[in-house]
Parts: sequence; C-alpha cells; structure tokens
Amino acid sequence: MEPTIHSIAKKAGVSIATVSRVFDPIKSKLVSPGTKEKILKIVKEEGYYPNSQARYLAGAPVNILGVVLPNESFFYGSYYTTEIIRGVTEKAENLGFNIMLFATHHPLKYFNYQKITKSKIVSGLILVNTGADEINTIKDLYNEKIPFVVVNNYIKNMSINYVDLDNVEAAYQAVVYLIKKGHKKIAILNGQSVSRNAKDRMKGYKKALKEYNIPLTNEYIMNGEFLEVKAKEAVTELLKLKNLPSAIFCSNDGMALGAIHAVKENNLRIPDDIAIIGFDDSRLATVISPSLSSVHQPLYEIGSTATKILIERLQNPNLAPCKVIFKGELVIRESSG
Amino acid sequence: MEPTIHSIAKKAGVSIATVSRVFDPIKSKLVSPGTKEKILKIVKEEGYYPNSQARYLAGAPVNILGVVLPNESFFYGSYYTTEIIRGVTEKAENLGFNIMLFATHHPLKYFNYQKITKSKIVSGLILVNTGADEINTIKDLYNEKIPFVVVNNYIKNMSINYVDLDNVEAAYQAVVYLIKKGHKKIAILNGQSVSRNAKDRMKGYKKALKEYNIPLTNEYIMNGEFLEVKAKEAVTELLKLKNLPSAIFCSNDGMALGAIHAVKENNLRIPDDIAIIGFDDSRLATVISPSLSSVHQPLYEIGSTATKILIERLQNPNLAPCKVIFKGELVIRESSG
DNA sequence: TGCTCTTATGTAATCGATTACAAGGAATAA
DNA sequence: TTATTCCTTGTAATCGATTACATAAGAGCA
Repeated sequence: MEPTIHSIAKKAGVSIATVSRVFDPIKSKLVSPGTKEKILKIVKEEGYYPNSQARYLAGAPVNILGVVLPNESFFYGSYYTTEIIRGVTEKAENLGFNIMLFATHHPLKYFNYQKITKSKIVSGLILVNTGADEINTIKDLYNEKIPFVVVNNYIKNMSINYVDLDNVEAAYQAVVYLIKKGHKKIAILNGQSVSRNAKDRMKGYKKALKEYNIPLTNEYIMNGEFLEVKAKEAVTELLKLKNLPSAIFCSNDGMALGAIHAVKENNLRIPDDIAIIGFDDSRLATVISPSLSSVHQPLYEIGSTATKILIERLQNPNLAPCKVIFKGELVIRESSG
Repeated sequence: MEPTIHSIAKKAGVSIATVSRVFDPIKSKLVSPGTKEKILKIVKEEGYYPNSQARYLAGAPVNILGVVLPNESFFYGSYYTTEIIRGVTEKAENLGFNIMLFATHHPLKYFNYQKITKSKIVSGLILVNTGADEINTIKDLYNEKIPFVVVNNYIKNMSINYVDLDNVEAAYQAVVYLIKKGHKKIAILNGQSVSRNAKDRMKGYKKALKEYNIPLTNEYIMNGEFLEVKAKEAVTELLKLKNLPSAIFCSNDGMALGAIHAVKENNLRIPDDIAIIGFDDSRLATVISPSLSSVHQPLYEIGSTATKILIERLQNPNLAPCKVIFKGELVIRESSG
C-alpha cells in the first residue's frame, strides 16, 4: 500500500490536519517543532508525497500551465520555438509551476482549449504561434475569463495579455540599414499575409521605403510562406526580372537560406550583387556562408516574460492585462555587406 | 457557478452515476439512448467538462506522461531534442495522453523524479538524454516500479524499457565508409567518455579500424564534449601534428561544424585535405558549406516509439520490458568526399 | 486561584468524480 | 399468471487531500 495522509498521520500519532499543515509553507508555522520533526521523519521513511489530485480537488491551486503550439513549430529544431520553450520552462520551474505541452497535430483552430481549461488539467494557457484564424478562439477564451497569454500574435483592440516583438520597428530598422548602405532596390520576402508577423514586417518595410522616398515596386514583394523551399522558388522567379533588386529583406532565416541558395545558383554574389538580411538570428545565421545578417529576437526573454505574466495573474486575478513589446536588434554579418 | 456532475444530473433529472456513465466510452452503452441524449444536450448547453482531478482521484487512469530532459537540450534549437519531442507529443496526442515537460535547469541527477511520480502528477516517465551519472536514479525508479522509458541511454544488465540507436554500428559504418574511400589516418572527435553515446561510438570507431588492420593513433582521439567551441579548439590542436589525419569522424554535427571551421582556418580543403563526417543529420548538415555527411537518426520514430512502449505498459503492467534499437544511416554529402 | 489569551491539535465537512451493489420495471419464458 | 432475466438507473461509499471551526492545554496576569 502506498502511503497516504492517513497512514502518515496514524504512524505519527497525529491527525491528518496536522500532517496537511506540515506541507503548507505558511501553516506549517502553526505546527510545533517537535511534532513537525516527528511527522517529517515518517514522511521520509515512507517516501510519502501528497497526492496532487486530492490537493487540487480540495482547493489547492493548480500549478500547471498549458503551452499550446502547432506541432509543425518543432520542425527542423526550430530555434524560435525551442528558445521560447526554454524561457517558459525555466521560469515556470523557478516559480514552482509545471508545464503541460500541447504540440497539437491538427490545425490549432480545432484545438479544444475548453477541454483542458474547464476540466482543470491546466490553470492557464500560453499560446505560442497561434494563427490569425484563431482570433475567434481567443475571443472565446477572453469571454470565458480563462487566464492566458498570447505570444507572438499581437491582437488589436482586445484587452488581453500578450508578449511580442515590435515587428514593425524591427523590419523598419533592417530596411533602413540597407537604404543607408546605398540600396534603393530592396525586395521583401515575406510570410503569408494573414500572419500578424508578416503584416507588421511588411508595414515596417513600407514605412522605411516611404520615409526615404523610395517607390514601392510590386515585383519586389514576394511570399515565401516562411518556408525555405517556397522562398527559393520565389527568389528564382525574382531573379528573372530585368530590373534586379540589390537587396532582399527576408522575414525569417529559413527563407533567407532559400534566397541565398537561389542567388548562388544564379551565379550572383552575396552581398556584392545582392545583399540579404534575415529575421530571427537563428543558429543558421552563423553557420551559413556568407554568414547572415539577421534581426535578433529575445526569444528566451519573451518566453520567460509570458510565463511570469501568466503566473502573476493566476495568483492575483485582479491584475490588469499586460502587454510587453520587445525590441528586435539587427545583427550585422557578411550577407548585408 | 461552474457546472459539476451534480448540477448536470439535477438539470437532467437523473443521478450523478448516470451522468458519469455517459462519459465512459464503455459504460455509456448501458445508458438508454433517450437519457444519453438528454444529458448530452445539457452538458453542451452548460459547457461542462468533467473535472480531471476528481476523476483521477476516484480512480480514472492518469493519462499524463512526464518527459524529462536537461534544459540545455534546447539550446540553439537542438534538432535532436525537438524531433524527439515532436515524435512524443504526436504519439501521445493520438493515444489520448498529455505530456508534461520537465526541462529542468539543474543537473538532471538532482531532479526529483519521486515527487512527480509519487504525487501522481504523471503516471509514467520518458527520460531523454539522461546522463551516465544518473544510473542510480534509474535504478531507484526501477526498484520503485515506476513506469518509465529511457531514450538514448542504453543501460546494461537492467531489465528496463529503452529506445536507442545502435551507436556502435552507426559509428562503425561511418568509419568503414571513410576507410573504403581510402582513408587510413582517421581521427575521432568524440563527446565525454562518461556518455553512453560517446562510449559506443568510440567502440564502433575502434571496431572498424581493427577490422581493417589500421593501428590506433592516440593523438587522433579527441574529446570535444559534444560542443562546437571545444571541438574547434581540439581540431586546431590536432592540425598542429606533423602527421595529419586525412579524415575526422565527429560524434555530432555541432562538433563537425567546429571541425570544419578549424580546418578552413588552417587553409586546408574539405574534403580534399581532410574529410569530415558528422552525426545526427541535423539541419546544419545541409546548410553548411561544404554540406556535411552525417549519420541520420530516426529521431521522430525514437520519440514516438518510446511513447508507445510506455503507454502500452501503463495500460498493461504485465508486459515485459521492451528494448528497441534503431539503425542509423549514413547520409553522404560533400564533406566526406 | 481563576480568568483570559495563545498555541497546538483534532473533528468533520467538503471538493467532484467513479463504481460496487441494490433495485425497479419491462420483457421473456414457463 | 408467475418466475426469471435483462435493461436501466439510483444509492452510497470511496478516492486523499484542505480547511473552517471547535477544543484542550499551557502561558501570562491580576
């Protein structure tokens, strides 16, 4: 038989209430030192750990956070996802919370958020890489007053917790850098336009061009769907233009990689013929040749901040919604000249 | 007030036992169609989900698996770790299990496995990248009859579940490939010798040399601690030898990357002067120039297989321990000639 | 000595489900 | 018609903790 609070209480010759108190950091002060010592000795001998389900059921706070992200986020050892998870897990561990990982295979919009929150499997949610088609889900969560934080999907006009990068500004900085290097024909290799990230990076790109009076060239605007393969195809097409761009701003490093391959296959030099800037500052950036200039995101901090915000609000539901926007930082390497 | 089984039962005019039965796939057949329909209608209206803690406490099986790995496993978007997790999460989702992720910041040997299993937070464990210094922990788990699977840490003489790669054979194949290419002076860039992986890959390396009557050269045996930086230092030293090797077998891709950088800095050509083979077939392998020949591990399958084995044994504790050894596969690219 | 105030501990209700067992009613068989 | 069986549902104990409230013992004080 496994030890329970009853068997421990019996062996120690005390009531279950006293045993319970020993495990509560605050109430354990109410137990006399002698009794506490006696109980802890038996707890150790028996290898007793309080049953978490019984604790939760009896009213102890559920210290489990659900992290929800699309399974595909993991492909190829995504730097983006893993750094965020590293930040989340470490912060959660430090604050005494556990992480339940929902890397769901299905499109996220079919994920049953209700099930895991209402059945009390988790007490709050961290939503990473939720898509633009999930706004309704997020509205539901909001209306149901389920505690959650959105990472990387800024939503306008809703009073929710989120942590994100200032994508407009980051893209703006990258493009301005290219302009100041003398580039006037700058292409953008972006993700799907439904994505908030893609939208905002496009905004930053356009803002920079406008500010420096560079006209927008439609042929220079490409969709690589955030994928290396699609990016390579798109750039291969781009390079058939008569009026070639002299620089490409890419919305992630994977697409930058595709772009580099396409440019090389066309026997053009990087950065001399075409300069390239990526986004994410992933490990690829330093491995590839030429090394890739890229916008660095503080992903670890984004993950740990999101976790902190959520836990604070679980412990004090009256706190106001919190928005944290980090700044990106362009890391210059070889590919941008 | 949130709905409970009592409120649902009351609204439907039935007992809580009947409501409970509706949620049990087997027992729900005992409930008459009319009653079931009536209950489900109210369940839907009220947005009711059975409280998981109460279910567990009352005897329903806990469908939560703990995945334990060192926090550092995530650095740099580790391909190794993420692919395994992808396999684990997808298989778990398909079999109706949830994953609790313990990416612990402390050395794993200080991780309190007892706490999460005995307190019934999880019903079983998947141990990924456990170190050699944790054999005692694993023995404890075994003695306590806690269901677990070890991934990537084959342990001799213990009747436990594990899933691993045949590292001896994989390393052997890689080195034989080099030998057949005409190499006779082959160095090995290995990880810490306490690591099971490192030991086995060394074994494969030695086996290949012996079989082809190539004497062992001590100076060709290096420890790069599985780290790019350390590997680069080690290879830089290696290249000061009078009698240079013509090939280096590296125990992971990160170290191969360090080796490539060191070789290039010494103005030697890859593969002409020095051929290089890595291990893991990570994304780096195709990104780096020259592209890296590397031993491919079926990481996704390793993860999903471990999960399947564990769940089967949770559902049927009488099943015998299960060992699954996958074969690696050398993927030839430019770096090996 | 008696009263009050602490301090330490115990009693018992409660959380929300599962499930063994009981039981009523309808269907079937004799 | 009555006995038997099956189908459906309900009753009540149980899982293992937390915690409000009660209470007993001891300390402090007049």
